[in-house]
Amino acid sequence: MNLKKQLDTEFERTLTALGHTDAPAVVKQASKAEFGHYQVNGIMGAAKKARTNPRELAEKVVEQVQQGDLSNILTMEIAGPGFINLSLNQAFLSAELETMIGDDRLGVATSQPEKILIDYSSPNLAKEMHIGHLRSTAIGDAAVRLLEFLGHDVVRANHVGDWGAQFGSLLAYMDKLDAEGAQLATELKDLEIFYQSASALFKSDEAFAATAREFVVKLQSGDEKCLDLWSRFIEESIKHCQAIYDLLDISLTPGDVKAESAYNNMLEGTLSELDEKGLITISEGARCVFLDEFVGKDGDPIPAIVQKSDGGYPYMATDIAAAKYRGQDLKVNQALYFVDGRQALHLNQLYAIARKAGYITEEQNFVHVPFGTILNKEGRPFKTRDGGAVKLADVAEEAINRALTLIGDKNPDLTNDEKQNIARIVGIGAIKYAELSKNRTTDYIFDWDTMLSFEGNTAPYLQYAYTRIKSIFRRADVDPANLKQAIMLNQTAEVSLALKLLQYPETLESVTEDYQANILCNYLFELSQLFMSFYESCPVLKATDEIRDSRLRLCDLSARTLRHGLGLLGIQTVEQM
RNA sequence: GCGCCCGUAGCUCAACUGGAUAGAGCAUCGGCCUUCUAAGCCGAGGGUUGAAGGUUCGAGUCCUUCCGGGCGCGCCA
Repeated sequence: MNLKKQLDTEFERTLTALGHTDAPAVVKQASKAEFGHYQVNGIMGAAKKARTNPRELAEKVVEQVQQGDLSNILTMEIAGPGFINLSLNQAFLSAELETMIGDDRLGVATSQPEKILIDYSSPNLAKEMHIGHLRSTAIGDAAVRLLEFLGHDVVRANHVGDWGAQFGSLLAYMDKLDAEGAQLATELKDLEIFYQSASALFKSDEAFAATAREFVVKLQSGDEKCLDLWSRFIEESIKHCQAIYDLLDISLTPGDVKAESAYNNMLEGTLSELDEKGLITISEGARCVFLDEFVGKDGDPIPAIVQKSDGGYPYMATDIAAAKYRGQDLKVNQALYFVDGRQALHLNQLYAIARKAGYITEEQNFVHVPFGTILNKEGRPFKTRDGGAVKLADVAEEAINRALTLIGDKNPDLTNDEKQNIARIVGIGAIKYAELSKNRTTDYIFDWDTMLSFEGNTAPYLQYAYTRIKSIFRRADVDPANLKQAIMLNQTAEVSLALKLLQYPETLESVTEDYQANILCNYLFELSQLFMSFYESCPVLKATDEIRDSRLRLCDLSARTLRHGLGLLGIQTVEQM
């Protein structure tokens, strides 16, 4: 049950009935506790349109609503220039909680199912995954989990970079090591070092550089030995990525990888089709697509190069082929690209070309979901070349170690296995939450200590709230399913907690509008804060039977909601910490 | 030069897309562990929302100009 939507619908209907068509009711959660639970903001706008007095209109609306179904669950109060403040009464809240408790989906309805492809993570296999990959990976995975929960058919698309000039030196280096009798499997253990060694050799050794360039040509022309080396490298690199995904609880599997090279055999055919449709122009020896929407200064058209003058295919060609595959073969309803905001022009060109070519229909929604660039503490861009890269694996390891130390202090009685498991879940939760909770499209600053913090608005805070509840149930030794006591909301802490719990469905709906995971993070943090206040001010086990059971049920629903919400974020909970 | 994104407390970020006195966390200061886990709770200080205009009942949010930052603009991905 989506409370906000229900109220909004009712007030919108009332406005319409009073002759105010096309006037949104704009029901929102109250901005302050003193205003009640919800507020209607749309009266002023409607009055303005109709040139009437807003407070008089508010009175009419209130009068009308009082005659309807909501009158016995709602207290209304007109305030300020024409707000209507709404408070839900406790019997209603308590009944709604009952419904929510009885629902495995916690009151969240399923959506009209669509086939939605999510392009995310998509690391370049020539490098080890670094901190910069966390955004796309964590946010994309949260979107995947949310959309699947809502009932959609989600296609995870890990569009890894496994092709192109950068592999020349890697293959040449592999070949060199192989010739020298080194164990390639061992050498590939640390990909970052491997890449750096190859890159260093490329810069310092002319002969090696020449060989590397030859390897690029050989690779593209399908040289067998070269392809063999290449596939060994790719296989190893994907294994590294998968290990990171598993460690981070990312739901991607090897089966979700569809690499750039998978589109190689589509490239020429796709470009021919573009040519047949008159979209291709040869400019300075390169095949380009010029579109009217993309012009620079003085109306100069900005090209999208789909084939370089040397015959090579840039990633635009691959991306067009992939868009065609996604649009025509997979027939997706939506494709969401969780990609760095700097690629905005590229992706907009891509979508425009794919539409012009008929690869994407009007009904198919291809969207760039952008995010900002990582900056260092000085606000300068994070450079990956000059040793500034922070490996994702290192961040994870550090987080787990810090969590382990802390658990040793706080809870020394746990077994080693328990500590290890908890440390992983808490540590990983902390770094994922750090990304997810500031899901802005702006650039953001990577700070090791902020990311690894376990205090305040962090995943461990939410996980801790969960363990406190679990601890109560261990002591009470009751099965929440057996509790039948109607929920009583006598303390303000109980009412606030109850209302927040009931707002879970509308929170998920607003996350879906723009895939902003931070909205869910904020909700879960506020829920935890309200629970913590409740925990401090409303004793559970010491209360008399009725109140005790009522509070136990509030506790249980809080735990379920926290666990569920964290689950959608890809963050696990633990029983103790 | 053209285009996109952005500027909110000392720091990191919110503000549900035009609503009421701009909120959290960290840091600082003061309280709270013989009572369900103190990774916690309660309280205090901290703001000309980069600047100036404009639109209107009402602007952090919309429009204009300026200042400052990041990024993108023909053969890297």
